[in-house]
Amino acid sequence: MICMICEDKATGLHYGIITCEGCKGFFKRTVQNKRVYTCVAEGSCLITKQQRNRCQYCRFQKCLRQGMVLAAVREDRMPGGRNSGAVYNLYKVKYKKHKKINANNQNSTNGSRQQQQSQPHSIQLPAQQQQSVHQQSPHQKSSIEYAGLNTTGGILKSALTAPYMNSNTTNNSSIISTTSTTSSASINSNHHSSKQQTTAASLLLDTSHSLLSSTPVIAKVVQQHQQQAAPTTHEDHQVSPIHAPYSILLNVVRGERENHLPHHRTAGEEEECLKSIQELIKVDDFNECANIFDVKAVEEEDEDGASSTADYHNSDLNRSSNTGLLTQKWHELLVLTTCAFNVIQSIKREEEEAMYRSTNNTMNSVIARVDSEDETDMARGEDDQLKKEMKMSMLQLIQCLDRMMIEKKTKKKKRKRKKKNQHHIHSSSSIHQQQVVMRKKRKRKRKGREAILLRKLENEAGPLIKSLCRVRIYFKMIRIRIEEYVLLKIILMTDIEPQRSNSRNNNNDSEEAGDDGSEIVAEIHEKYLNLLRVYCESSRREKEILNSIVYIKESANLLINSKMFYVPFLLTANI
Amino acid sequence: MICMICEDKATGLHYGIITCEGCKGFFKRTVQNKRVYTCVAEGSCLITKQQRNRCQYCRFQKCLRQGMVLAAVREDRMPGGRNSGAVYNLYKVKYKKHKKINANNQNSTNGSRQQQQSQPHSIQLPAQQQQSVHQQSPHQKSSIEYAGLNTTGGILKSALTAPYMNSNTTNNSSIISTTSTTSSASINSNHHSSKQQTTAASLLLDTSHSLLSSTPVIAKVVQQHQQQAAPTTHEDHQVSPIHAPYSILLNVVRGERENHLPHHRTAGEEEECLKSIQELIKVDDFNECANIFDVKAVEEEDEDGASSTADYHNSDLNRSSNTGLLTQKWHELLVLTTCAFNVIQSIKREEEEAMYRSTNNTMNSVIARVDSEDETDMARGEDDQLKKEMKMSMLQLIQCLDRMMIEKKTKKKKRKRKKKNQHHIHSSSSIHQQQVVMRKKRKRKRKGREAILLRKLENEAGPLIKSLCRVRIYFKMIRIRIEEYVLLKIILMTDIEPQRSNSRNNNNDSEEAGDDGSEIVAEIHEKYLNLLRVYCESSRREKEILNSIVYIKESANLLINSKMFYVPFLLTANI
DNA sequence: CATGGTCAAGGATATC
DNA sequence: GATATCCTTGACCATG
Repeated sequence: MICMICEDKATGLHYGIITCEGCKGFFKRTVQNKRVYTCVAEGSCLITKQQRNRCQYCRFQKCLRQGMVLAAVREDRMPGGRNSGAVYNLYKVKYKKHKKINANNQNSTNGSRQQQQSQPHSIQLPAQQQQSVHQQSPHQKSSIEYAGLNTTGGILKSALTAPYMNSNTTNNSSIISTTSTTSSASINSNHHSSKQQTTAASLLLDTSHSLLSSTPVIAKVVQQHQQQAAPTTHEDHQVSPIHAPYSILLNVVRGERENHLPHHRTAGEEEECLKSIQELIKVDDFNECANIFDVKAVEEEDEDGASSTADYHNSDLNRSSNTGLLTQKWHELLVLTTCAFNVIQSIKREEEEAMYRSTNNTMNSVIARVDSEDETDMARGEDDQLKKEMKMSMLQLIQCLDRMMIEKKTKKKKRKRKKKNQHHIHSSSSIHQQQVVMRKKRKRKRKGREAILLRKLENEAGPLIKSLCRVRIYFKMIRIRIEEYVLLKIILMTDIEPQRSNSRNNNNDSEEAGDDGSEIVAEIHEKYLNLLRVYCESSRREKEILNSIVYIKESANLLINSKMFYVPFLLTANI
Repeated sequence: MICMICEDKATGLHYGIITCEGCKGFFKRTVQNKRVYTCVAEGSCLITKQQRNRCQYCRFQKCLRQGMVLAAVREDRMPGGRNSGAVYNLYKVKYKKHKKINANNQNSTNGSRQQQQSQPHSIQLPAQQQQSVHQQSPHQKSSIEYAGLNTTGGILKSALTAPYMNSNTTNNSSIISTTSTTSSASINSNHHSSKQQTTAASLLLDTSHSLLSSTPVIAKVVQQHQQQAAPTTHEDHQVSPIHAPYSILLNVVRGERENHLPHHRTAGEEEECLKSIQELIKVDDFNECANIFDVKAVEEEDEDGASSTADYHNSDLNRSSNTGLLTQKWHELLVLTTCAFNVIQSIKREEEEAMYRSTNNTMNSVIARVDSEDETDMARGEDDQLKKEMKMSMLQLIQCLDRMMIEKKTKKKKRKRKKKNQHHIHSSSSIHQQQVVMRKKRKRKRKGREAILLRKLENEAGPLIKSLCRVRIYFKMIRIRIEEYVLLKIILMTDIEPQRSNSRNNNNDSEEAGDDGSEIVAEIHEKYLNLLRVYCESSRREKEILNSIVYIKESANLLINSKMFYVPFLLTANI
């Protein structure tokens, strides 16, 4: 094992990466004592075993760049124990990654150089860059990601492994093209040294503008980071311009890290947590779901492409041929948002009704009943509940489609059909054909028509609806709260893996590979995982919440393949 | 649940008490690696969650003091499985204890302080001492002990609860006076910090000199400890003089613990066990009982008070007015030794006879018959057997007394009477009056005299003899072996409870209270309980052996009150 | 569910 | 004073 910082003999995983004791201690001291370093040179000093003590600034920079996790340095200084939850699993994945690399490179230590030779466009890099390439070569990366995905058991696996798993064969340009179609994206044409560095962070910023109802939440998160960065930046005297943006974001995360201890909660901390969540809820346009996803919005989707964000970005994503590196995530968030909206609304209604019609008696019994439900109960009554939910959902869907057709029959028939064809160009028997069938049979008896449509729906979209219903049932079962939902949204959103290793077609920009700020996203991810933990209080509840990610991802995958992105909208629609 | 060591969040029962994961691991490592710690302060460091890693010595001390069971750390390192037998029952008691304390302190967390206020002689102690008082306050202690005694069903209850239960109202000074009368006791006048610390250990050492036939066994045990301590002590660089003796004993106990596994026996281990037992038997002057307790010895008791250990220590103990906290134990050991001697001798004779007059046939049948007997059989035929045994015992006693009188009538009449008066100054109708009666009637017909003496004996010493006979019958029934006897002896001897909480009259020395080495005795106790378990192989047998303690204690209590300490001797005497 | 094991945290301390 | 080695620690996990 070789230290990822200085190539000294490594002693294991430390703060997220394989390092030696020296770099481990250096990182610990730096973070514990909040040390701030400066580079007397250009901030690109070579870090080797011999030279590692020459420049603290560059050593720490390399620590961060290689992925050492600030949050892993404990605020309470309590020794022992294991990192719980996300951080720990993340470590595991990285460790597997490392072991896999070792296994692959068992025979030849010059593997990286051999690969370099096979890349005619690459130039000779300095030592640490070579190492960087060595550790993140494209082929290794993908195989490792899958290995981690397949072998790492546990609830969090889908939250911690690559969300872009079905886009490994595509290249970076598609992301860039996707983000560049959005309003705020203009980073790509900037100066050489900083553009790749900020790619991932920009990605987050960009997607926060392009992603549906999650937009305000994510934007707020990033905004908070930037606001908090400003006052703390003055502490960094003489930060070189080259590293300024990077340092700001890093400082931010570091500063925010102080708000929550990984282990033991204090009253003040809980208050802070609740405050943060309330702020997120405030900025989350959750209630706008009803309006945005209303049937009326769907009706008007052809009239004004730009005004409907949903359709706008849909078509945007569709233009990038559904293989773009954020499509999956978008669908995931879509599933989460619609399902959670539906469930939280119904829970709210239910509680209001209970409140209205009775005293505490029934209320308590309802809560007690629901609280007593858990996974085992779910497994028992799952089938019945799922069937019931599916039938209800499909009926609702049919009603919704029906109503849509009735109201639209007089106007924009052709445009709509054309649009639908554009969307579902590859599906042999798509929903819009169902709609045709539906319209054909509209004058028959209502009962018979519904039954037929039900069968058709079940045949074509059965798995998808089933999966979506499963998400909804799960949310209902665990009685997800809006606070949990907003946290989950950010956790799901920031649940990404660095993509720099996929840059097979990269040109000279690959010099800066491994420095795209994806650590920041990962740290935000961890931060909100922590917030969730603090909010949940019990680890059981936390796991319940995070468990939903499995169902969400499953649904999102089906949704992507079935190309029926509007189904969730319709399921949420106010009919 | 709060950790009983550091008040951190507890995760359950660990090694006998409710602890956190940290203290659990600390205890495990300490025992597994045979670590020896020293305190740089006075050995009274406060152990809290924040400070628990500051002083390993005091942390481990608190672990032992709070009742963590060394034997629960498995030598074979086999994980999993449930604790069975004695250790498990011990847990139960301690768990009840804990729950009881919680129940008692439910209303006020300041219960200990309130109790302190009710003790006019107590001085204000530092925080950690207050805590110590809190956890071991006299009232709680006694009620808890009794609660454990009353509620914990099972055979081991008397072996696991306070052997000094009828001495809770006395104070420490009586123990000290008892031990200080023995030859080796000069600890009491030593320097301030170590005297209380070593009290219990010294007690063991002292009593090993003062206690009858158990002397060699106990002495050997302690000696073994010291011998084993010597070679290992050099590893403890810079053990402070204050803690040296303590450390030695701890090393010893810990070192010896290696010989036996609590759960899974190996052939080698059993061999080790047998070896240890054989060594104990070798040093136990069991066969000397016959000589020491011989009539001749009794005859000569007035001639040389110092040469007869039995009488010497008897008078010694009697001088401490029978309330001394080792009197009970002494009587217990007396009952055990004499009864076991009697039974084992008779069994030996019986077996030799059986061996002599027959082949394997009868031998096996005898053994089979005896083995099939258990508690239920005892209950059934108890009365008949007991009556028979009592009559035989009393006849023997009379014969013995008779013979004594005959052989002594010509010499030392006065001295003997004087001595007896000195011993039994408070008894209105003592045995020596019987002896007078006996002598008066010696010239009458043998039959008639015996009958009268029998009635007299039954009236005055009936309950005692009955109880002693019960012990003997029990030992006969379970066919106690000498191996089991020597183990039982040590178990009974070391079956003590820390007495510091009773020190209501303590002066400033109470600062050192809670560090008197009684843990060491408890550890030896557990160690030999383990040895017994290993030897017995079946838990049924183990329970049979330990069950005898109930009868022994009952007899000892009667013996103490009747002041007929020599009755057991005479019952064992070779007539 | 109470054992033992794991292994990345923090701490102590000789070394630079 | 910073560094780096070695050791202790403890939350989590596997086990029976």
